Amino acid sequence: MPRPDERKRVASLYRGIYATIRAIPKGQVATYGQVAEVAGIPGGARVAAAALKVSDGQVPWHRVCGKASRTHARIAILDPIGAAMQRAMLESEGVVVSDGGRIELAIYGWRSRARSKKKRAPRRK
DNA sequence: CTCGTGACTTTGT
DNA sequence: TACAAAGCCACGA
Repeated sequence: MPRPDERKRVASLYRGIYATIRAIPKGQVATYGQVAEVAGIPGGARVAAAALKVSDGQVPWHRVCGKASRTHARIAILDPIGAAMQRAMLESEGVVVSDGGRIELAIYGWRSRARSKKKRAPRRK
C-alpha cells in the first residue's frame, strides 16, 4: 500500500487506471489506450502514461506498452535500462518480445471483456 | 479559467 | 515499414 501522502497524490482517475493495470493477467500486455479505455478514459492514452509514470512500482507497469502499429505494440520508454528491464520481465512471464521491442498484440494483447460497456467515469473537476 | 506538458494514437505520405 | 503532423484527455501552475 502506498504511503498516505502518495495516496493523496493519485487520488483521482489515476486510481482507476492502477486498478485496470493490476487486472491485466500475467503473460499478457495492454496498450496505454487500452488501459485508459477500460479505466473510463477513451482517448486518454497520455493520461494512462502519466499515471504509470507516477506509479513508481506500485503497479505492474511492464505489462503496459505503447502501440506502434495495428498489429504490434512497442516499448516506448525513454530509459534504455527501464526498457531492457521491462523486456526481461515480459519474457519471464512468457511474452515473446522482438528485437525492436515489439510485441504481437494478436497473441499477447489483453482481451478484456469491458470493451463493449462504454461506461464513462464522471469527471472530478 | 487559460496555457503548457506528456512512458500516446491515428492517419497520411 | 518508417517518419511527420494533428488530435486526444487530464493534471498542474
